[in-house]
Amino acid sequence: MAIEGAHRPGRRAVRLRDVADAAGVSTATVSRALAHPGRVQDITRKRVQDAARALGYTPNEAARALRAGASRMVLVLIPQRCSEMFYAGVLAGIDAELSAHGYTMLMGSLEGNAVKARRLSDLVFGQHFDGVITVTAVPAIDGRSILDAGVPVVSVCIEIEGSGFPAVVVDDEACARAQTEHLIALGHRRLLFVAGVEGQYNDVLRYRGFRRAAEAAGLDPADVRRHAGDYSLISGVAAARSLLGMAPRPTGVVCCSDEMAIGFMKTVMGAGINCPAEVSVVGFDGIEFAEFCEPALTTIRQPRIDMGATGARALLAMLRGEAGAPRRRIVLPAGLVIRDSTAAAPPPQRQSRTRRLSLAEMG
Amino acid sequence: MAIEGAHRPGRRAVRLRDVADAAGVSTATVSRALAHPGRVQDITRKRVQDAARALGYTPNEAARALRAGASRMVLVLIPQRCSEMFYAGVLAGIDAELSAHGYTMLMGSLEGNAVKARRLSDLVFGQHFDGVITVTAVPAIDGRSILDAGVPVVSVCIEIEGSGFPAVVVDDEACARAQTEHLIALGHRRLLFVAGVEGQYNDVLRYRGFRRAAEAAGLDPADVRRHAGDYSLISGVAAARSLLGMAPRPTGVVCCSDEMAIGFMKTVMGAGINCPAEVSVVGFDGIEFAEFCEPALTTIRQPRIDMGATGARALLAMLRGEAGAPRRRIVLPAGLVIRDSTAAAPPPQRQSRTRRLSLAEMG
DNA sequence: CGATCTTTGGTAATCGATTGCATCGTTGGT
DNA sequence: ACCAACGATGCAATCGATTACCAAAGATCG
Repeated sequence: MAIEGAHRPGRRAVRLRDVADAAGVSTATVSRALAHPGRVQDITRKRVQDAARALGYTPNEAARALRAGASRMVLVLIPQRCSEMFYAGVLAGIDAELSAHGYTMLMGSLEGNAVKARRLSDLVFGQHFDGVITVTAVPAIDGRSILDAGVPVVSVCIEIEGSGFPAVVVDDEACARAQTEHLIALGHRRLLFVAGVEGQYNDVLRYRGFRRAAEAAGLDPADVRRHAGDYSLISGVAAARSLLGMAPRPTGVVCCSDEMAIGFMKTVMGAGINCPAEVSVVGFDGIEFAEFCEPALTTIRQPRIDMGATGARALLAMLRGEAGAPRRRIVLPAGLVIRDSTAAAPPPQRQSRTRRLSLAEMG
Repeated sequence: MAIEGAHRPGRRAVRLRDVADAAGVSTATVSRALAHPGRVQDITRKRVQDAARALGYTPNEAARALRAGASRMVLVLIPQRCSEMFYAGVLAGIDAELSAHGYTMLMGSLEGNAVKARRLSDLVFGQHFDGVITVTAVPAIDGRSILDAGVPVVSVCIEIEGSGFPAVVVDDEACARAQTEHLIALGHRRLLFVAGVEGQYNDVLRYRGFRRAAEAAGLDPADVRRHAGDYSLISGVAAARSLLGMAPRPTGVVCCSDEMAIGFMKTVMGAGINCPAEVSVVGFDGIEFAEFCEPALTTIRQPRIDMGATGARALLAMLRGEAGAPRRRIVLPAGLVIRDSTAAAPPPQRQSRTRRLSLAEMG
């Protein structure tokens, strides 16, 4: 009623009944002719198909989902700032795999405002989706978590501790170690870690990798700093401002996202500090822009499409009710891509002179 | 608890019937107690609510949508490369407005592969969504267009000619004119237009604005070129390669997206040509990265959030069946943001010397 | 105290597609 | 010629929530 009134008053959607009447058969026959072509006579099938086409019939999805007890739709939870373009590849991987198996991917975000999060949560609890793939943290809404909706869930790029659902990730600790060791190999001895969202499991693992690499190289703990971030460009800017105030200043910077690294570099260079001559910066993710910023960013390239596709496959296995619990954790390989934002550490004396100069500029 | 909530094939969802039994009332009473609290006695309502909470009841969405003839869900059609981070703001605007009115925004893409496009199209024709907002072109699927699904549609950032549905846009022609006039004012007399998707209405309008500004300034038609693009970083790279081969080389470049402009600048600078000293570049969109590339990009800033919100409001008006057809075209203001990628045109002699030099380098 | 109104809640129809079972007609076997 | 078996199709139940309609109980008034 709402629909008709709203858009085209008077025009009613074509129902199975209408096709049946037009073809002179029962609704059962129409349904079978369209869904199981082998179960009706050739001539009847043709008649039905013609009628359906002539009337422009498409089965009502709500009725279908109700009857079938399944919607063939999968919800992908994304962060609101889907600008974090890191996800584009992941989503493409998920989408390709799901649609190859008859499922439709729809995306939504729990972030932004409470009412909307509530609605989306109700959709999941209301069995509107056959499964959920999340690429962000999943907060509890109104005291209950989507994880408990009785619907299969897979997390990609992120790990939800204790959820019991499979996760598709890279070895975050090893990646952070690789970032750090790369800087150490270039001679850097004062390091700054620009963190992701505090407390998230990825962040914990990466920071651990960073610390371990620093310890293994015997760096002075006082020269190994950490700055809180949130993956965004703007938090990279904030991290850079904080670096400018440090003395002695770190020369190697490990970032938890490319966006932060890019925001960091631009800010630092705007303050007259050259990258990579005076500060080396390593990113994380491998987004397209990492090749197009100045200097081109050394980073960890995550297998984004593959992560998405693998996550989708895990979900499909659960949807098929496949025997045996899916693996709890699937780790895919990631690699360091060396570009122009990292170089040999400046010699100690030159570094300290530079620092004094720029402090003078700022004062 | 999380484990118990985890996907269990044997577990059946809680139905209205179950709550009714637990509370010792009929299903009608439960439905009323939850949806119209004023229609049942306080004591009954409390009993029902307690039972519902205890059992963890959430209404089945398919049943609800079937009965109500509406789903309170809106589909937003996005390009597959949602990495085109331009859209993040638009989507946020749409989402905020829709959820403030009880609707849920779900995103999907028709691009990628045919099967999936078909499925999504069937969802729309199957009345699964109460409305559609598109921020991309809407191709016909299997010979029929979503525009004909009998569901209200609004397009944002793009115009679908002859669809009869409202569109929320900026004045593309005027924006392109502003980009071009800015370059001309800086003394540029040889221009290159890096186009968006060929044939799309936006592209037609912008190209027209570019041409008109060039003509009005009396530029030699031979010095006004066009290069086909598709808004992506990589097509900016291609445009730059093409510029490198032109003689005499254009000194002012008008791009239809920031991504193309950024890909363009990086490539040109990699070939030893300085921006803005030798080539000035203007982008379009105003994405965050435009401030963080090198040099910071002069661009047209579109009111992204506002465009999304306005589009959502137009759709909501249609959904409410508001009297009077919604406006066909809503134009929002956009403005030129001048940063560091544009500067005065190089003097003719210097330019030609530079050109010879770099041609020599390349040979 | 009976009549009428109001409150409350139950009964059953409804939304549209799917499918188990029943029915009807046909064919083939003996 | 008769019965079994089969193929094609229709009938009606079903999925779960909502709500029009109705019945019963209580409230109010003359």
